[in-house]
Amino acid sequence: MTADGSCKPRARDGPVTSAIEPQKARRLYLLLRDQITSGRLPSGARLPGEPVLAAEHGLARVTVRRALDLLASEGLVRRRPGSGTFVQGPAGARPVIGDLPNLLSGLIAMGRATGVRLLSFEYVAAPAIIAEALLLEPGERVQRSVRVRLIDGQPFSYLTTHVPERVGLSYSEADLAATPLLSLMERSGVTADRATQAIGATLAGPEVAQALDLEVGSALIDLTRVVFDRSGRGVEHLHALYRPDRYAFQMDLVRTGDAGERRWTPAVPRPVKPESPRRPAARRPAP
Amino acid sequence: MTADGSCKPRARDGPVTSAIEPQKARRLYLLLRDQITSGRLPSGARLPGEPVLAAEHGLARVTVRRALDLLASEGLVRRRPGSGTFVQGPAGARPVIGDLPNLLSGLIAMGRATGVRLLSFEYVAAPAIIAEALLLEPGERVQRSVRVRLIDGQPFSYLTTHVPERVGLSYSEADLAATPLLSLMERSGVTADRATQAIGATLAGPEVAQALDLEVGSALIDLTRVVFDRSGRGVEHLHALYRPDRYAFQMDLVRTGDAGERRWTPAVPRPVKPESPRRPAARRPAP
DNA sequence: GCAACCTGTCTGCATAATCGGACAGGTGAG
DNA sequence: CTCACCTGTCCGATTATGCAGACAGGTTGC
Repeated sequence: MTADGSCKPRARDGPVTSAIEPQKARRLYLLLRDQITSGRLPSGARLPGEPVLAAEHGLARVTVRRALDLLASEGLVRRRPGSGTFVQGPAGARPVIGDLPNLLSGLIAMGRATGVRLLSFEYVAAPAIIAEALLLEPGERVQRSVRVRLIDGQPFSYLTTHVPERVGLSYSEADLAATPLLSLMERSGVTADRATQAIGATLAGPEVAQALDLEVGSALIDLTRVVFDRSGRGVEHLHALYRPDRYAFQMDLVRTGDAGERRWTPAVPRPVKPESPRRPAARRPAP
Repeated sequence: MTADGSCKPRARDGPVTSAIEPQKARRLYLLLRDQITSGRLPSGARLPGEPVLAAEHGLARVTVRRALDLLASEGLVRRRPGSGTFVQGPAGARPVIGDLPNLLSGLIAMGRATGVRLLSFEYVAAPAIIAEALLLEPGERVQRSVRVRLIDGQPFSYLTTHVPERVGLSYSEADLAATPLLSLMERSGVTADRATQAIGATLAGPEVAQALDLEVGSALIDLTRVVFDRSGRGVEHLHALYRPDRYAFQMDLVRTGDAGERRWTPAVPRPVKPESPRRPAARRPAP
């Protein structure tokens, strides 16, 4: 049928732009999961009944159930028929605390078992962004490596590093799989002197999601760090993605300056001392 | 006809746990958007033709189109019939740079127009997490406010603050809508002395998404800061969510210490000087 | 001008997600 | 015990999403 042409009048001017909403079940699932892993829904809490959740979010109960089912299958929630659904808590999994490139030594000092998986290792022409950040000639060759860092056997960060060829040639693929990059560079005479880093957030794409053992679309901390040597030449470009449930940036700040012009300055990062395993998101400052 | 009962045998034992994949169109959209905003697909680049993308990702061309349509409607991409689809670049929208609670003064110094929308203001019994962080008695009353911060008229952060009643009473709702919280507290004799903050990442829930003018499920920077006064009493609990495309945490690090035990320490944050408007993600360190 | 390649648009069709409602059975408080 | 409330489960109807293929028309390079 589809008569002549006037069928389906549709919005003519507006580009429709239907925005592609994520499925409702998934949406609720991610939302709840996030509230649980972030501690907003504390362990042991009983969350609203399915009919209530359905009403609040404008969903059918079946849909709410799908979200809860997923949470339950991951152990984040426990359902007791007739009683309710209770937060099981990520519990023993408060994020590891890191702040600066000192992180690794800190972790090792704490006696945590860290590991690295080297996913790729190659020399390529520097992509435009990398070249610009490291102050290289466009097209200059760089060593590109992708690693996944593990703690206690679980992946928590996905690292992509670019290093100028001259620096990268001083160590081997095997070295990289075993030793922190900065140590390797130091060992071969390159001295890291200054660095710039920016922290943001992104969503997990397929590769990263698989490597970090999570779902596409999960939230990730996004860190870009550029390291320079004494003479101002770029020696490392790091792009790191962290699972926020296993890693967080933590820093203490102190108010300094005289009455008129006071400002916050970062407290000298204290050597990370082994502390009680589970910790609330915010800690007390050093007394 | 859904015969008798043997139709659709389904997995009987396994709890199915079908994982609820996000729709493919959205998935591709997120992927591409991320590559664009992160600079991996540089502005001006021509991305693969629709048939190619479809093949690579195992999708129908129509599906690929939906993803590209969305990108186009957001101005991230420009489509030229017969020629191809080109990255338009987030271009004029590199994130504002912030690092510490000094941010605001920095922004003002840069002459950017900032604004605040006060979404809610009330006194409530302190939620467990807040009480614990601020070292309050459980159930003590706190002032809870939700604000959205704007820059150049566009929302970039969603702030939820909890302040002990005794502190909060020293200023009014109107004050809060006009003046930074720390200034208010300072003005009434409370001196912020130390703070602890942790940075992570989360997904945007419905309320936040609406307030920040983005889609549910977008990635957000998640900052929790607890401020203490001189005597160690908690005076403010801040939970901030930032749009990563409009805001990023940026810091410079310097290698200090003698040969044996070197570590990274944050460089004193330089007064933010007005710089050329658009900036690559990583900056050169101070010479 | 021609061929190759691209986006724009349409049409049906298959499948998965969601909805609304109904019923069974467990739990907990009065 | 009884009632209110909760989860577990099933159903049919509706809608969104994705698929395959085809055609129109602009762009580019030879």
